[in-house]
Amino acid sequence: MTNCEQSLTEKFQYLFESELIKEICSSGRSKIFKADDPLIDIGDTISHMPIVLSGSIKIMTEDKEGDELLLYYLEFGDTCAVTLNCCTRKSKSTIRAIAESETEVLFVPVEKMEEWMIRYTSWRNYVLESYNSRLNEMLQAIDNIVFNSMEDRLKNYLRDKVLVGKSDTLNISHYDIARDLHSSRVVISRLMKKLEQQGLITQTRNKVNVLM
Amino acid sequence: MTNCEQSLTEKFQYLFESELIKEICSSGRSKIFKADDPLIDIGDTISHMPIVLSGSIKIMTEDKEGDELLLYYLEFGDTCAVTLNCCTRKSKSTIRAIAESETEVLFVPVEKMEEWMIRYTSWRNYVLESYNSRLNEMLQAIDNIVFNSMEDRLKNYLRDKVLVGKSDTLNISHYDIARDLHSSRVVISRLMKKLEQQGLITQTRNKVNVLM
DNA sequence: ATCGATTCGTAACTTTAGTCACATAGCTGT
DNA sequence: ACAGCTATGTGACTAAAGTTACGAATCGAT
Repeated sequence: MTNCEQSLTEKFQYLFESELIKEICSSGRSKIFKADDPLIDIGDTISHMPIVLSGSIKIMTEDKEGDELLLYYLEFGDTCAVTLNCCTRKSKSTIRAIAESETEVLFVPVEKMEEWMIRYTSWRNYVLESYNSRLNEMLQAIDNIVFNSMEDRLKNYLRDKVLVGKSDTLNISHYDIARDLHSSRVVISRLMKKLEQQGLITQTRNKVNVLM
Repeated sequence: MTNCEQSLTEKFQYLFESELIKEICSSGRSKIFKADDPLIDIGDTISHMPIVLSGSIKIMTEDKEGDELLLYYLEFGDTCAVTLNCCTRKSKSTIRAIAESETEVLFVPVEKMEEWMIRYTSWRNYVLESYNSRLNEMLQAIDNIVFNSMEDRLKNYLRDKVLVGKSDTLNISHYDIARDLHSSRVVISRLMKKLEQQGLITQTRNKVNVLM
């Protein structure tokens, strides 16, 4: 059993037929990205569908002025629905994908993806389920932005990052946070001080310890 | 040829096989909603997939306090992706759907939808394409909220509403607008006055004429 | 025509977030 | 140790949006 098959089996054994797992591995090419490596940029055309084998990826949007916003993370077993349809329609990416940590990604050619849609119910469900997850994550992102204050958004951001990074200690600067939340460094510094005083975090230069 | 078949043929003749169109019509039940009639509420479970035959539907999200936000509209030929997956997963709706104008909707049972996914490539593409449209609309909504001022959001809102309603005259109050944009009536009144002074709109009680 | 309800206009104020400016602190390489 | 860079802290200010309050306009029903 190859490495790829082991990874996929671990995640999908109750979901995919072993035959499908074999097919995915044999037709996909795996690639490793270091933290902060770009996977996909806005405007890119994509011919392969990515499946995350390890690590995590952050998905961002951007406006004309280059201002950014973090949308959501992809983790083990996830695939990017936006990308996914860019494949089938040969349209351009409307989002940017960046490795959050060291990340292994399996790239599957579009043709295969469509072939499996017909042959494997499990694959079809996986694709639909992925779309749905992404839609719900987008919806959560909207709710979070519209209904919450920057302070609450910051708290949610820190908590999310702890979950994705699997560590209470984040190696990150106030400036980085500001960019992900589309805010300014000063605002974040102010709020971070407040969280610190409330005992929800401790922080030193480039390091945040999340206690909530 | 039935009414339903005529509607669907008009929209999908180059997309769906006539056989598929017949199937859709024979297994779907059509229903007419008046303006402001609710189709789906948050928490509802759904067993049928809706396809808009005429009119338009607005899709909204809501937080725990009951504050709302307009996400996007569904028009002729569209289907609701969020709803769509609620069907297959038997999960609960995370959004609310309300008829924007008098609207005819065709409801197709989930089983059929899944059956067609296997048998018709055109149907599969339609479903994937729908997901993609909705994802992009969500993304646009996020960008609009995060990167634009309330004044710009208001302008975009009015323009969208003109497009969907196919009329430059909107029968709507400032309070209604405020709820769709998750703002307050006073803020909207202020901005509407400003747009009026800029010659972008004219307005009287419950009526807005969009000139931009 | 009058009453009541809804809608809209506006002033005054508060709150939140963003900006500017500058000081301080910590890290890195020499 | 020192210079230079990056990161953080903070005060003062501005801008945008939300809130409160109240008056005026409009409409519909009786």
